[in-house]
Amino acid sequence: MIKKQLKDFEIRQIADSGQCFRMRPVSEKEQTYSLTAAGNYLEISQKDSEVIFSCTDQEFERLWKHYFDLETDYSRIKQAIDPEDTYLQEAARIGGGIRILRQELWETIITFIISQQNNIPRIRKCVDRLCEEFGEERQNFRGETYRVFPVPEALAAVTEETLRKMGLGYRAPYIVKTARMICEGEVDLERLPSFSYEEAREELLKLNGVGVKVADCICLFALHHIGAFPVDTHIKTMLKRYPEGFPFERYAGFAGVLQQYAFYKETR
DNA sequence: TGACAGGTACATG
DNA sequence: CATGTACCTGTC
Repeated sequence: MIKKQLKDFEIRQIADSGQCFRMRPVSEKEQTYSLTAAGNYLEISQKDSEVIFSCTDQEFERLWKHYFDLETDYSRIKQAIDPEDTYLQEAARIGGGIRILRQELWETIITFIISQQNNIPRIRKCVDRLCEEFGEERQNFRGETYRVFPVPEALAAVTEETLRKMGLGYRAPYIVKTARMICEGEVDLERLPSFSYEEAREELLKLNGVGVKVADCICLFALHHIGAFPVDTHIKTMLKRYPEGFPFERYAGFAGVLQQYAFYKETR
């Protein structure tokens, strides 16, 4: 257990931000959230700016600090927002505790393939089923079992019919094909982190079931290209508020963070 | 009842 | 290149 004082950080907002689908309240109290990332289980609870992580200092430094992007100063990003832009100001006020996570690439690819034309509760259910069915079982610090996200080989070995029966719908063949492409090395995930945003996006578009929107989500939520700006139905309605056009030039290089604030506001 | 949910693949002009 | 359409499923 370690305790940190953090600003521009609200675990509830992060859990509800729609960038991750396996972060959930541990109990009804909703003050403590659990998640797994890179095979590790974490519980995190927050009261005001005091945040408690259920891990050693070593694990925090090695993994979670980076995962939650705690070395980035989000107040600087907020300060860059046009003071006249009441919409973005409001969005940043409401969702200002969101961090852009550095999620595992493979898991992000699959969860955002599942996310298309889908709602968050069902996305969560689908992801949970995949983990339950094909993910390796482990034990957390309490001795309770949890499951990690299935490895590519596990999903490459599954049939489309199996996934359809599990409620994945028409995304079932996308998942199987994408898993196989990755296992066969058609797209090399090891190399992607060293790519530029444009290169990574182009490479991800080769995957079956990955279009421009999902590719941008993967770039933003796994590869941390915070200039990526995924445009979905909610963001389209948000963009309509800017008849002159959204000022992308002003926010070049970090527009993805603002996209998250706006998404959070629009889905509230 | 039908629209909608963090879209994509595929066919066509 | 741009537009149109089918597609699983649960929820309101």
